[in-house]
Amino acid sequence: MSESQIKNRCPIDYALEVFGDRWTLIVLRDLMLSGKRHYRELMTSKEGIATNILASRLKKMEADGLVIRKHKPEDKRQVFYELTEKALDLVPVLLEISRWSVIYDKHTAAPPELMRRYQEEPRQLIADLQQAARIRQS
Amino acid sequence: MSESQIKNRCPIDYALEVFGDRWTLIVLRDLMLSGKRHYRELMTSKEGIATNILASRLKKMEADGLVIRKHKPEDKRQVFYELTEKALDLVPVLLEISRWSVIYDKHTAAPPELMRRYQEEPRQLIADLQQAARIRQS
DNA sequence: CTGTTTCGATTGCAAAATGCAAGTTAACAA
DNA sequence: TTGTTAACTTGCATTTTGCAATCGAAACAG
Repeated sequence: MSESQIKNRCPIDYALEVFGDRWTLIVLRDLMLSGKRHYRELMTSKEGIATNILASRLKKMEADGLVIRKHKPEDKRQVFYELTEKALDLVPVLLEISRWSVIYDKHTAAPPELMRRYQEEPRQLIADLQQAARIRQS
Repeated sequence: MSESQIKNRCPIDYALEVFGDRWTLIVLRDLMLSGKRHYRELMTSKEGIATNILASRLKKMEADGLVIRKHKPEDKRQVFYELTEKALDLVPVLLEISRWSVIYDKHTAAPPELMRRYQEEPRQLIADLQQAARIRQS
């Protein structure tokens, strides 16, 4: 009885709980579009995330099913974060947000070729970016 | 010299500064998709925004060019918030986020007809939602 | 006019989240 | 064994949030 639930949550609200903070989308961007996989790489983003915040976000992202934390077999100190399909399916969200920012902020820019492709063949671009991310981590 | 700037900001970073918090997207959702226009209406959202937070967010949204604050001529106490084109152009972002949430959270639901139309004719749906919002506030 | 209500907030304060610097632990490298 | 690296954790000051109460102006009721 208490296990069954009706679907009554707003989609925007759920998304905000998962990535509606200052840092989660930055980390996802770096993992998905910049090819970063290690903690130390994620630390170097231009925005300057604090180390404790990065750690807490990675934990939450793992709990939310966005990343899987794995050890490198050849060096057990090293950890890498693998993206789930749930995370990879946020590529369209990142691209749509980017399209908007590039239009409305004069100080913002993205790789022109990326934006051109997004306009001309969005589905193919999305698939390519997702596939590139999948290959990187296998 | 100090006035000219190169375009070197990441699009995700700009977007996060504008709506990367717990409440701005909720307010935008209510203004764009639920047809709310008044402070008292925005107070009634299911998520329960605090009155001081709503006030501060509306101020920031005005500063960021998302809304325009106007008085009702026939009742000068009343204020309504008009969406700018910059805000209306976030409709695709809201829809893309909703698509994602509905897929990955079992407790989340959106009007099925909306999601069906988003899949079958996304551009037309976006245009319709934006036009509906424009008409409402004129 | 003169209370009373409505609307859109603001204020004060406790609690939570964030940011910064320093410290910790295990694994590998020499 | 000694030092170094990677991935965090801890302590603490600052900032942001959330909650309840209050406010001022405009409208409304008698």
